[in-house]
Amino acid sequence: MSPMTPARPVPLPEGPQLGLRERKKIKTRMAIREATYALIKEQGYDATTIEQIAERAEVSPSTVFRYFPTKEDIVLTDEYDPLMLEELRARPATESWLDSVRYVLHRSMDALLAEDPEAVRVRAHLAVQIPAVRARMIESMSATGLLLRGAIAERHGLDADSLEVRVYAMSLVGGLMEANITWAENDCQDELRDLVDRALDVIEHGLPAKNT
Amino acid sequence: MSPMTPARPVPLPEGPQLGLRERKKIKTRMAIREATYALIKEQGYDATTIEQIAERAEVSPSTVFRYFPTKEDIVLTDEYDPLMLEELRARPATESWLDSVRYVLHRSMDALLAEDPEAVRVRAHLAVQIPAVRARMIESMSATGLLLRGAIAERHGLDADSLEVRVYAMSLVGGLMEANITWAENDCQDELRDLVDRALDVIEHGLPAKNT
DNA sequence: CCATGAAATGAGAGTAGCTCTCAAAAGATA
DNA sequence: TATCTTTTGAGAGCTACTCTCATTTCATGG
Repeated sequence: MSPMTPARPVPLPEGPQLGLRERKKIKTRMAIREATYALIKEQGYDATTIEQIAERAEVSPSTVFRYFPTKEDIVLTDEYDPLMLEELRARPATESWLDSVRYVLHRSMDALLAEDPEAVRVRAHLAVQIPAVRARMIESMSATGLLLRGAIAERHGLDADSLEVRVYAMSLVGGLMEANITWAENDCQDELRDLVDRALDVIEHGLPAKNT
Repeated sequence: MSPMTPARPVPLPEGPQLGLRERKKIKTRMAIREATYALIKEQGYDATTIEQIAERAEVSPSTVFRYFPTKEDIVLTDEYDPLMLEELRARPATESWLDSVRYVLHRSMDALLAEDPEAVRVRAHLAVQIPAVRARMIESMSATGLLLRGAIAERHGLDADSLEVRVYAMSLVGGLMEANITWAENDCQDELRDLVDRALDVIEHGLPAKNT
């Protein structure tokens, strides 16, 4: 889900049966992303302009905008929600809903952190520090909520467009997002896994009994 | 809370003991807002430029930006979260938490809809149609969540910065927001009050048993 | 009522994200 | 190789937003 799974460069999907054109596109996309991450690391987000990104990626500014609608999207675009959704749907119907969510989240977090932990952290920090990035990230929350609705409705035998399902999806996604932000604010020192588990507990059972 | 209480022009807080300067400032603020609403009604959001707004409000573009940091803020700024927070804190501790929330939300919705129903609807529609506005609105959600955390922590005897309280606040605010969006997508035909009630039920008890 | 200080305003220049158009370049197809 | 399609680059243009500085407008004490 978006709040938990920010973008990463696609691991070059199947090689040879793709035409030269498609392969080039993927390369360009990655080049732009990598240039962006590098520049942000050197100078910060705001100081990094599209022109600089284009230059380092060796494409024209126009091309940058063709690949990414906004500057924030270069950092954030997430292509994995649909995959997670499938995994969710594939979980046995006997499993409790939130357990399914927990399982799938664990799997994707592990995968992401194993593959490119640096990028995950950079993204998390940007989401905390740069309002525009955070805004865009939260926006993608809505999209994630929309996807989730299908799976939730299926599991619970409800209508995906009913207010109840909508509210439930959004409240789930909001809670998970906050866990992610907390993690970033703490400099990614805690185990994201644990934070997510605690978040799911709160969503399932409400607040715990008093203790400091 | 932000998702439910978009901005409205302040009802000219106390008159005479304010200096001429302060009174002028309030007037300018209102003039800018009203010009904006009028222009948006005539031409839509995107077609309305800051220059036009400035012209109709009879101020310079610089002044517009002095009063509102972004174009979206002209439409959305909400000064009422703190008030609702106080009301929340003032509810008896014996009342269940979500009942308090329900009560305060009811009161502010009634007040807002009574005072300027048109503006509330325009804002709701913009939040659905214009990505930038929605983004900004969702952003303010985080701020609202932050405020809420204090009240929640107080009531439940927990730490306001604990992950649990943070997650709970965000999940509450996310759910309420979705109710508001649903309302706007339905052209504000349903009773917002009812939607909010149903949303709170979902947040409290989870999804209802099967029915279509 | 006037002089002095402080705050608000307007004018203008500048930056950068983003859009659009059009012609040139590169890949696909036969 | 020739043709058709897709992708790219160049450049102009728009607008939100920032900064600076001179001017105006209000506040205050004598």
